[in-house]
Amino acid sequence: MRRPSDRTRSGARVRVKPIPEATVARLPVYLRVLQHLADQQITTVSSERLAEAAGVNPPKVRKDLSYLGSYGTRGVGYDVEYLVYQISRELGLTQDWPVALVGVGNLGQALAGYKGFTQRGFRIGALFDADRERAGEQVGNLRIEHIDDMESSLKEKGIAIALIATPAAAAQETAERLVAAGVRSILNFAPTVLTVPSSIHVRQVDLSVELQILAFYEQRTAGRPGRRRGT
Amino acid sequence: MRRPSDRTRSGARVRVKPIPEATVARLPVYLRVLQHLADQQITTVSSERLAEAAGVNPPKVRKDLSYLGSYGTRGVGYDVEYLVYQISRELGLTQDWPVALVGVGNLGQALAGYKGFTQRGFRIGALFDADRERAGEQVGNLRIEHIDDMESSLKEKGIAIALIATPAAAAQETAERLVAAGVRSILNFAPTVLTVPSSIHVRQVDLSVELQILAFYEQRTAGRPGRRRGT
DNA sequence: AACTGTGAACGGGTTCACAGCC
DNA sequence: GGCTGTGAACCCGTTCACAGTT
Repeated sequence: MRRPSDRTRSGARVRVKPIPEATVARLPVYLRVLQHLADQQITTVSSERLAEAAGVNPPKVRKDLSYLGSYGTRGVGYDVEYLVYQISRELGLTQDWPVALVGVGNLGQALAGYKGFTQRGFRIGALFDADRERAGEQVGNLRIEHIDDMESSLKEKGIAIALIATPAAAAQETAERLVAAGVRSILNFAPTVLTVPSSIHVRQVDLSVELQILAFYEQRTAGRPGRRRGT
Repeated sequence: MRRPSDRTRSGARVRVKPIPEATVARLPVYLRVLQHLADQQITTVSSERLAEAAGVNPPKVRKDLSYLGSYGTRGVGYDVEYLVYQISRELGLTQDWPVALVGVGNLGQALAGYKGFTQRGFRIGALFDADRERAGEQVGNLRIEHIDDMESSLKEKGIAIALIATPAAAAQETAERLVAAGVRSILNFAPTVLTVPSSIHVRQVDLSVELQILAFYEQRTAGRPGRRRGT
């Protein structure tokens, strides 16, 4: 069985073909589907069924999974539990990734309480806000800290991933402070492009942009919309 | 000046080259940057400066904008205000798009109060929840309605875009009801793949998936992470 | 017979280089 | 000289067809 990963003489695992970004972005979806199947005591799944549940086509599933290794059985399909383990390992979910949240406003508070994070193994490990009044306030089982204490607090807690839920105007400075505090991955909810060193991973979630994209396609379908603006 | 759009004899605008999806997804970002420039009384911008602010490279900006028409001036750049208008029109933002929100829980409530939507011209026009107890409850200046009233309410209000912020288990049924109520575009925050007719536009915002993608790249950098899980 | 794994063909999107215009 | 507009080259990702395996 040939594998797209192998070991060097020193024993370190070295990936021969890197996993394409597009594939990485789909692995979490496959994982969720597989866990759901496992909950229903389903032990084996074909690329066809997995594709259907993940909203993609079967060849794509096979290609994606082939980047991880030859984990399927021809004529049979994939072992659900084994795949769950392999994908989890690949995504680095076999270890704990505490995340920090900066900006405990409207959206930040919702994110702090979002069940989906804990369900998927992401624990909020620190909350920060720029408002001194709010420092010390309890949210869930965490106390809000002032952003001036961010650097020492994050280093102490060994936090490498952070969410930015500040107003847009504060996001860039927040990002810089996070990077100074050793954070290497940022999920940005503020509607601004962040400029960070190239070694830092940033992903952007822009709620208004999503709606604007939908509006574009909606407009094309030329159905009757709401009233004209300003009337 | 050749244009990628033209008029038929009947006067309807017909696009010769369709705008690539990838470009559509960037137009809202350009628009935001341009509006920001306009606020600072900047009247002209080069592709280089626009690219920098939007986090892309100059040729991409020029290619993207060229799909809309030849709106720049060689040797000078783009007129900020004119571009704002053209992009807004292209995205369909010169009209009002009231949106519905289904699922007024933790996340839903935050979305209902999200300032960014109103700032970008999206007004929440209806709130629905499956919990009968909550029907009638006031959130902001809207009253929560029960989902059983969705169809008549949405049709009456002429709402075509909806946000799903229900638990994952309820999302598919919610989507089906929305489609039955005439909704054509859905922004789904529930962590499930929705199956809808191909004429319906769905965009997915999956918060946990974003974190999992970051975890993947974080793991590669081989820094020391938090403690192992379960210890 | 059923289903995976994958090289090869294909297509959309990005980048490049330069022609075109102010 | 400066900057846009765009065909052409390039690259990544998707799809396809089928060889390989149980």
